[in-house]
Amino acid sequence: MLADVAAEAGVSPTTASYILNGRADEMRIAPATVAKVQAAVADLGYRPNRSARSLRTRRTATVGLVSDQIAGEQYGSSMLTGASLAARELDHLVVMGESGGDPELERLLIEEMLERDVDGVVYATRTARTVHLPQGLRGVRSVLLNCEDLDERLPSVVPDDEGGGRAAVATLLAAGAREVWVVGEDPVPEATAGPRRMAGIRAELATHGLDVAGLVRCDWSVTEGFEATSRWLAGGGRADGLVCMNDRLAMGVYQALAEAGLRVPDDVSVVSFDGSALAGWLRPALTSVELPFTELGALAVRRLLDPADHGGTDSVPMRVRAGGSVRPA
Amino acid sequence: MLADVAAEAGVSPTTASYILNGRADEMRIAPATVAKVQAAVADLGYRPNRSARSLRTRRTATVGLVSDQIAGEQYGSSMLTGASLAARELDHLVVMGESGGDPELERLLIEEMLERDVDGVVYATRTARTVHLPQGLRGVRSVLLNCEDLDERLPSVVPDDEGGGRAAVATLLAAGAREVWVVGEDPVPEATAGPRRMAGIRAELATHGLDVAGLVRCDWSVTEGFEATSRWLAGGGRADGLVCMNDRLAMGVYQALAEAGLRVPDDVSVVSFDGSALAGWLRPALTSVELPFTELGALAVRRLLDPADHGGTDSVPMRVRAGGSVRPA
DNA sequence: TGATGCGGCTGATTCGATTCAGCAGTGGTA
DNA sequence: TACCACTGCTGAATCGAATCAGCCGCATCA
Repeated sequence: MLADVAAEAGVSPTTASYILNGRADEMRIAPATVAKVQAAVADLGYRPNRSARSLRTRRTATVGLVSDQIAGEQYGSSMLTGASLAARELDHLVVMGESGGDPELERLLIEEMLERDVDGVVYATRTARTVHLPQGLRGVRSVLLNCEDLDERLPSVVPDDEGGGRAAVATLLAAGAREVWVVGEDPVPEATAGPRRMAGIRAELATHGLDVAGLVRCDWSVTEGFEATSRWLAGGGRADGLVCMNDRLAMGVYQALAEAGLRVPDDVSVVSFDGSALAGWLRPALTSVELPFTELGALAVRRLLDPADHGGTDSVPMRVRAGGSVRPA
Repeated sequence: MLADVAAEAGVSPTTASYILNGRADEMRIAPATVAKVQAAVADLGYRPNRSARSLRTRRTATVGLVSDQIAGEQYGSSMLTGASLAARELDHLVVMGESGGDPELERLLIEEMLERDVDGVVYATRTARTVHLPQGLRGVRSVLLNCEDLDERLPSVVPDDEGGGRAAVATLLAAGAREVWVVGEDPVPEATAGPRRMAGIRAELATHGLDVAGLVRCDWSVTEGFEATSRWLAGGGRADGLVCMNDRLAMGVYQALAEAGLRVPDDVSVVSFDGSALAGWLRPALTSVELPFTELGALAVRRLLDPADHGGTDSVPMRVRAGGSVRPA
């Protein structure tokens, strides 16, 4: 207890409190007194009671993180890692909840977090998309992670998918590809990754006077990638560069290419998005534009706890992680 | 505030408190009074202040979860999912921290959680292993998740790797395999998964009068699996059944078999451990003995919050997730 | 008729910090 | 010598619930 520390140091709890809160100068506490209190703290191994403090200050040194999916494709969890580390650096802890996409559970989780007076809430989605801020978070300090609310001007942190699209194409063009096909589309209307990557892809091709040579439609799964690509190849499809919308899809593409007797990268160069572990497991390793999930998570927490935050969207750059799937020029 | 509710209902805060804590019967509050208070609660949208409650009760309806790694190979995050869901069912939230294996950070995280009066701590590791309970958790209510402390008799929750090993072999034997090789070993002395699976594998083979035909040594990564298996095949290695110690490794094995012109499952049946998403992505889909991470996480939290928990280790069964990598008998 | 018991409720204290308002003592100034 | 300013510290209230120890009125019983 603070009272014990004060007694041990021979001062009042008030004085001890000021010293422990770094207000010694402001309150002109004598250096000797500060030293006495600090000695008492060390001596007694004093740890403040956070509940008591929170009761007065309404702050808990705790941030909430609600997500639709944390596990699954190993993405969400990297955001958590980043959030956890950034929170620690700022002397906070992360209270997390996974809604599984259930709005009712999401509501409950948010309510529970607010009851516990979290200092703010990070609202995250597994896939980049637009959302509407849940009712329960209106008026609550919050940051959107991997998603955006286009109506409000809420602080949000997303990957720079358009820049990623440009980088993917730049990699192919630098390797001499000229016939660039895109594999995958985004069937979810709210999803932002697909359209933005597409815009970047087109923009970069345009700087070389090119356009997308063609689009293989399929959703972002291994099996769909395999089947759609197989059909495309069977129909005489050909390209010297393929941009796959994510790594899983690219795995299916690899399988289809292999069955058709085409070699990566000798016959066709492949780049993809995600930069997941899977990219490194394929043979040859897949060159992939990395989703910076750890940074996204960390940045979201930093912005949440930054009183001077300006609001608006931060787009975090996506870097190319080179594998062996692009033929050297 | 509770006082507002009491005022609105025309009773004392004491009475309101008893009612809200389900002690109306015990305190023989008249049903009419109970109704008045409940109406006031609904009317005012009253939510208790958890900090105030915690200050008195020393309980926070919050559990800590410290892990060495949460992200990464998508395993840890499933434990989190299970923990989060189980916590919600018991009206708790999860405060999580990832130490990255750094003992100092781990110490800090535990300290911060204890300062915040978590009702207990789940101590988790990404890979199944033996550990020593951190100093900071001595005397603290805690449950080990995916690890065990062999010295103490602490409550811990782990997968039944030995049963998993038996199940893996049973699957191969049922398909007629007789020459069963095992790929992978565990280079980490504290790791428990490898030896236990091995014991199960041997035990199941023994019931058929068989033993492991041979062991391909390598650690549990795609590239190592590929290289070690390639060498083994090049040296004339042959088997009708392969047990791979995990799915990543099995992916490397697939690659090596493909390069050697061997077909799964026609030439060789393959089973593996993990039951990860990756298993489903391979062609043919990999038959894999599933690590029940979600259940492990949920069970750990339930035991943590069960005052009647008996201590000791719970081994959660591992089920075979059938793919197409075992040739039908 | 007084003691006893019980149903139904409440006053006052407590948890452990933060913080406002203010109080001694000292030295300087008019 | 009265006034003031400043240094260095403290008393007491406060945050919002939980809970112990009763209190009042009425029915029951010897």
